[in-house]
Amino acid sequence: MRIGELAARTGTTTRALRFYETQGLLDARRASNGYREYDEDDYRLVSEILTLQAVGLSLEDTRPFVECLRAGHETGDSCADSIEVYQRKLAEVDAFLARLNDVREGLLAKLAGALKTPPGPCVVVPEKEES
Amino acid sequence: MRIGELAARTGTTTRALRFYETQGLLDARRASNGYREYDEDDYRLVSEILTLQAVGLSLEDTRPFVECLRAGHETGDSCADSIEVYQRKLAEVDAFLARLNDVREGLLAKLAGALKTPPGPCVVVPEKEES
DNA sequence: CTTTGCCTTGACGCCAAGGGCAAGGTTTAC
DNA sequence: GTAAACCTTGCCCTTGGCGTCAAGGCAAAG
Repeated sequence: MRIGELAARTGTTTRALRFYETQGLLDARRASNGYREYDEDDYRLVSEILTLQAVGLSLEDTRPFVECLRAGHETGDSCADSIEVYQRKLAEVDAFLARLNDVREGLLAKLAGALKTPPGPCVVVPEKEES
Repeated sequence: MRIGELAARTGTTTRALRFYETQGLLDARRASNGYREYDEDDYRLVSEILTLQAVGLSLEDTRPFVECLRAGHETGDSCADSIEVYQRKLAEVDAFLARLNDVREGLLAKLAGALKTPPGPCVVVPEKEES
């Protein structure tokens, strides 16, 4: 199939597919007229990339999965490198969650503190006469 | 004090301070030689900006706080606009937390699935001889 | 007098993940 | 035969928050 169909089937854009190619994640045979030609393996590969992105991985993080698929494995996460990415990303997410919870606490505290001393609304910038 | 000292005292860079100025968050008197001159109010203002950023606010989000300080309030969050920002940001953070938890679930599920069928490490790309 | 070291403005670079457009070649359908 | 719909490459644009020069002006110390 050609790039437009692949894009439609995977639910992405031709632009994204060409971008993946420049990143070395995807690679296409060329027809005699120069058009890219894809097969079902490519379809699975792109699907994997999109699924992983939806789960929160960066494009770069999907690389091990792609290589795993290229190596002939059924799924992209049948390889040690991919598992490592899962674990690393999970750790990152956990760290981010912790940090975000701190932020939340901080915001709550600041909000509470601010609400204790509300001298009323702040009628600011009256001298903003930009006539 | 001049820009270098303010940067040092607040723990940021001169570049950041000038950037804040272009964003209209900070504004400096000029000495006769053109050097920016800051006072303790500016120090507090920059400190507020940095604290808020550390709590997860974008620069743009700090604007109401800055204007609140400029209006003569003791703290940047004594104004209604600032409170609103707190609340909006809190909602954003909560939404982000929810989304991140989903991501975490997705990752855990994928990791679990992948660990159930581990055919061993993936010995790929042996032709990578970069001698 | 010269060397540092601070200061000025301006302009481009960076990161991710593509979007958008131009200018042209191809193929398909009417 | 020609217009619509597809494909190609290439280049600049986006968002945030600055970093990194570049080229030059001032200031205090030796």
